[in-house]
Amino acid sequence: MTRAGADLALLLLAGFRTFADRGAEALARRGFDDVRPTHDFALRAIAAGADNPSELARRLTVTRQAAAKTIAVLEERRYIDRRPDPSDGRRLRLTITARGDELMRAGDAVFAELRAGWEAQVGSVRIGEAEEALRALVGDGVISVDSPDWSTRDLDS
Amino acid sequence: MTRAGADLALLLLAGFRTFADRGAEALARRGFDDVRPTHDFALRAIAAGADNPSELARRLTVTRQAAAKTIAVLEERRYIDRRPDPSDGRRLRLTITARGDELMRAGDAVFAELRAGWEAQVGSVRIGEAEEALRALVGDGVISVDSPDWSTRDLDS
DNA sequence: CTTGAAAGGCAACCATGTTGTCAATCATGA
DNA sequence: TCATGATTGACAACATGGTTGCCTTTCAAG
Repeated sequence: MTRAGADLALLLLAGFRTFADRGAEALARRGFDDVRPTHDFALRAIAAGADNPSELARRLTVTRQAAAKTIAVLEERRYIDRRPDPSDGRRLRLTITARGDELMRAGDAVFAELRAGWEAQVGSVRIGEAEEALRALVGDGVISVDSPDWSTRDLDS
Repeated sequence: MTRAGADLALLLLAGFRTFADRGAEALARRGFDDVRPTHDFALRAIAAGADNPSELARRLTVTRQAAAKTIAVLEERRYIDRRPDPSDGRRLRLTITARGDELMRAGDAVFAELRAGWEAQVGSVRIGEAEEALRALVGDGVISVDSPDWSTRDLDS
């Protein structure tokens, strides 16, 4: 079983994808068919206080430019607003629109459901343990899908 | 704890990334610093019998063109060879080079080590259970990092 | 043989990152 | 007070790794 390690990695990826895909589908059914994880991560980071492009870039560990592009999309799709910061002429102030809030709430609901479904399948204890093990593995590291081609880094699957 | 579901998804992603990143690093130390998961997935698919571009594309669930690009990289970096199929003038026959074999072996070793490290940390029983739970979640679905922007699909994190 | 399907390849495009550079604004210290 | 440096946001150009559409060659089957 020499591939056990690689299979495990793949399984984690598949698990994420399962969540992501099903979540996307459920959100699309609720009318949010124009968001991707990138956008959502950014939205939540903004909600969490990264209310200007530079700060957002730092939180997502991408360049300011990448953040700016994401922000442009988010604004265009009416999830956030963007306006000058009255107290600092250089800065833009990002705020979440009502639609943005709705998206986040819908996301919460959708993923809670997915988790509940999985718990029903294999037991909540087991999932709690898996979660614990994962936390031990990943440590405190920040998570970000945005990071440059993280999905294409070397992984001997 | 309304974010429990989304956090769980994120945790799976982070787990994969941890494996991928550490694996990449270890492989780079062993001299394989020019491979990414895409390439490796493809290499293994080829090893598993997808020995022509069209078949590879089907296995990876990408377009033939995307597969062709990956193949070009793999060939350029000497992980595979490419030559006409004597029995079918349309077809190219892909074969894995010695270097390709080495990469796969190194990958096996590296990931086995990573898994062992995690097991030492939280116990192999727990990991086995997590694996089982994940398999139940993902079902028999094929796994592929290559699939079109799967990482950017909607995921309310 | 014709005719359709499959293989491979090319060009153009899209999404999402990157780097480099720049102007405007702010903050600090001589 | 004001020069200097740091920070912010933006633009252009580029890299990766996908996509679609279209085309030619080769095969296979009536």
